[in-house]
Amino acid sequence: MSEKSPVLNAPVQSCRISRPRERIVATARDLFHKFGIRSIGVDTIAEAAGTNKMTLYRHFGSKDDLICECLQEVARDVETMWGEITASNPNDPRAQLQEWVRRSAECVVNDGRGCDLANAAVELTEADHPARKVIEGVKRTYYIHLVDLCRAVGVAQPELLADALSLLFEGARVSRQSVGAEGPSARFVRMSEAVISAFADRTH
Amino acid sequence: MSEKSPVLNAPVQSCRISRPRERIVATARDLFHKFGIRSIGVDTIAEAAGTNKMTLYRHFGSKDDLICECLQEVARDVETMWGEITASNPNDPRAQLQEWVRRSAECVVNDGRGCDLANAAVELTEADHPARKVIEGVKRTYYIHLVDLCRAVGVAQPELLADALSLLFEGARVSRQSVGAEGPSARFVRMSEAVISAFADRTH
DNA sequence: GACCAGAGTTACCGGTCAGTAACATCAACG
DNA sequence: CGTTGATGTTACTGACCGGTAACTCTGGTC
Repeated sequence: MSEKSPVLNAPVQSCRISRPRERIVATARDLFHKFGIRSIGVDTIAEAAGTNKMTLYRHFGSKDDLICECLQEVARDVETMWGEITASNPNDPRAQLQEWVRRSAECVVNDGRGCDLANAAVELTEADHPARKVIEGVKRTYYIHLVDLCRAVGVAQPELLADALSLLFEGARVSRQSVGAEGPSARFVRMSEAVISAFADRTH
Repeated sequence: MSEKSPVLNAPVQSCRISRPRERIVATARDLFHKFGIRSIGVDTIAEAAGTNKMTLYRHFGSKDDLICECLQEVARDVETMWGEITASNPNDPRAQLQEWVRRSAECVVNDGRGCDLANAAVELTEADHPARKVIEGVKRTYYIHLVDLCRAVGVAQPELLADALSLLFEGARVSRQSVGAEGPSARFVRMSEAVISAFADRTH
């Protein structure tokens, strides 16, 4: 079960690999994603992360803290993705938007559960839950990224296109979760491209 | 607190009003909707319904049973809504589709929490949970209704339009829940109409 | 070797939750 | 009046869950 760094104990030791804290967050993200936040107890997380509850509580003041940390890591991943999209086709916003569609579709098909942030918003109904600020913040910056990209493409109504695309994406993820993979979410790419070209036609 | 039928105890008595069972389902639907399924215990439901846990368990074998009953009532409401849409503008599918957009937008604006079925799918992650069949069934018939309506309107690709509209709607509800009322969901009507006219333009 | 911070172990607390048992009440109906 | 069926009441079980206390262990540093 336990990895005791079987080889190479001499020089790499200074850079500690797989610290409990990182394993806890990674495990929590995985379990929260698969089974929901409220279904998973801290004991389960700690055990699955190969550690124990006390260590978990030494790093995170509460389960809510851990939840927020997980969502913030999601936020970082999202930011990384936008960087990769920009870097994928420099100075070609149209291709970048296609790359966004491709990645989003990949996300819809490969992942039966929806967006972690949206799911958290469903599960954490307390109006003052600390996670709500994180969720709102990430979704907001995500939308700004998408608007910027649509504007760079040069459509007449970049905000409206970004609205439509983000709702299509959000809807596809939640639809796949309710109806299954053969439902409307299966045509996400075609719909997105149809909407994009519809908006593009109106400008040129 | 308790209503003891203060007046009119003579003739209406035979038709029992507000039976515990109905109050339980109505209360459960309300509380599940507002606070989520997992946050609400059976005790809370029973008390809020003006009854007690034992009576609840005499009518429903388990909490999961009650959940399914609630979702099935949602299904009945949805079916009623489709009937009303059809009756609202007989023989005018285009107006019926606009009525659908209007009602859906109303739903998005007035209701901070999303669709009960989609939310239930998020919360109940067990693959074999009895509620999942209900959810899938309702969403499927809903989609069929929408496809039929789009076909009646006479667009070239009714399935794709129905896909797009249902995803926009689904996305709007979940987006409003995560980002708030000022996010992309605020432009749901404009987006829907834009998509509808884009699909309609391609046919004529 | 002394020290110390991080991590593991065990046990516990208080609360909540789904579900049940046993008994009391009450209204309708014959 | 007596029966019956639905409901109310109270108390309970067993499991789980978030969080804490106290102690031990270990690996690195000076």
